[in-house]
Amino acid sequence: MTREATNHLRVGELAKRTGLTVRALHHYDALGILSPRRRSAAGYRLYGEDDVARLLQALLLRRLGLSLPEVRACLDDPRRSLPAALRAQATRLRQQIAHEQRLLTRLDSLASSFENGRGAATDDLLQTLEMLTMFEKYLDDEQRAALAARGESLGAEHIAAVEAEWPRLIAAVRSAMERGVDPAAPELVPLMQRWGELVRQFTGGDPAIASGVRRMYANEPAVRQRTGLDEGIMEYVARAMAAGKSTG
Amino acid sequence: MTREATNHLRVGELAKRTGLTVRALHHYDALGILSPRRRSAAGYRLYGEDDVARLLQALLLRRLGLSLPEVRACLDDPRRSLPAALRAQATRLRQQIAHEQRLLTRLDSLASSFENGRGAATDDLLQTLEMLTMFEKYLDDEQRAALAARGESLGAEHIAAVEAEWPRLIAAVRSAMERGVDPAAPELVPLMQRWGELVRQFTGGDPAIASGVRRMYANEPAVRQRTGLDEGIMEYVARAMAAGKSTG
DNA sequence: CTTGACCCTCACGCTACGTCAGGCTGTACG
DNA sequence: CGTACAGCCTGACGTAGCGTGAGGGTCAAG
Repeated sequence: MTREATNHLRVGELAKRTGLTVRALHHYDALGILSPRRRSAAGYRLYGEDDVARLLQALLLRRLGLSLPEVRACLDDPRRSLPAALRAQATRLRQQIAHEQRLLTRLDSLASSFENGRGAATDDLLQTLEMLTMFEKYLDDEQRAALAARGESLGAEHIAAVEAEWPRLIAAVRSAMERGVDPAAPELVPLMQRWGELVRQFTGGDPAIASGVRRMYANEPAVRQRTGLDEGIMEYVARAMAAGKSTG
Repeated sequence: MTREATNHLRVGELAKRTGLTVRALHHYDALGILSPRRRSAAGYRLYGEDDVARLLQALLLRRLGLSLPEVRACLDDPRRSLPAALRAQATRLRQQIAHEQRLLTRLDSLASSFENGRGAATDDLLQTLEMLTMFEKYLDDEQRAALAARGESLGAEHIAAVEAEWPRLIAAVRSAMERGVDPAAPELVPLMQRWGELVRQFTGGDPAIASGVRRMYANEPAVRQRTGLDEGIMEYVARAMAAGKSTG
């Protein structure tokens, strides 16, 4: 018959009853959250009833999302720390939820754009993702929805064909520019017609979308680099278009 | 004039342009997320244009909340990892938001109960918090709201008086029980009347609340211990009540 | 006296870097 | 040519909340 067994619990026992691990209790001890009142002669932790009560309160606070130092402060001086800690936790949670909410909407919108054909058409998924993120920056929800709808109505293979045509078209224009061809030269007319057609097909004739895309090209060197559209070509095309219009 | 400067960036430069720290870039290098193609003779990291492009993609993925190993997997093999990673991240976010949402409602409801007088009345804020959490478990929102409303209508000092009276009442009953007084004895009648009155005052006469509280006392030893109401007393009171009713 | 279950105290591992420490490198200035 | 200073390198420890051993006592039962 041991003399000190009566109503004291050893760590394993307490762990089982609270669903914690022995290690966690050790940790709480180290942090001063719950240091058992007594130790056995051999150094075993012996938890009394008040220790158990304190632990239950600690678990309650932890379930509310407080950090262990906060839990400790609340246990040691509830009147001073508890209300502040709860308020702080509430505002933290509100901010984090708001942030994660925004993230989630982004993810969902990206995922749906991804599945709606535009993603499947492009070879490099990451480039597609980058483009989608750019679109998020320069176009609003409605405009992106319109783009997605047009993409779906055109069909995946049509999009693939257009995406394959762009580099050839750009290369042809670049070649003309580098050969010193006058932007107003008649040989550029069919190229510019096709160019305008592709742009109209992409934007659906929406001037807001067209302007957003132009701003994107103006502000994002990465996009220009990826498509091979540098400022020289942009200006050359602009002049050729103007010439075509004024003579057309 | 150094020969290798042209379009390669050193870490500090790249850090400035991306808003990252040098340490972060070192870290990405160590994790294989971005190891610069080249090193200078002295071992300096030299980042080329494709390195920069990869870094931008990595930052995009990280802003979406992916872990660095996930980012690496997506960069290394987008077709296989990217869709899965995005889906996983979306579900993770959804779960976490749901969890935090629940936590926040709990915190808010606790805070409001706290301010509505019941908290200010009790000395030990943590015990109050524990009781409130218990109530969450055994009473629904509506019932707790009813409790809070009654608390407000009664006023803080009335509540304080009642909370001071309970231990005395319990002590008196316990004393009678320990003296072996018959539960049906007339000396218990005024005690039981007062007991019933306090209970009615607390529950507002709502039988659902009364039953919830009874279940709480039945299932939560911690609550019984705190109030000094063990099962013996509960049964003694029940019998005294029954005797009082049948003879009254 | 041994076995097995329990306990003890280090101490390293995890995320995504921050923050030194100690030591080269590159360049500008005197 | 020496030196000062900015910039780079590679470790290595710290963060929150424990998990997961390692190595070694303790206790009741056989």
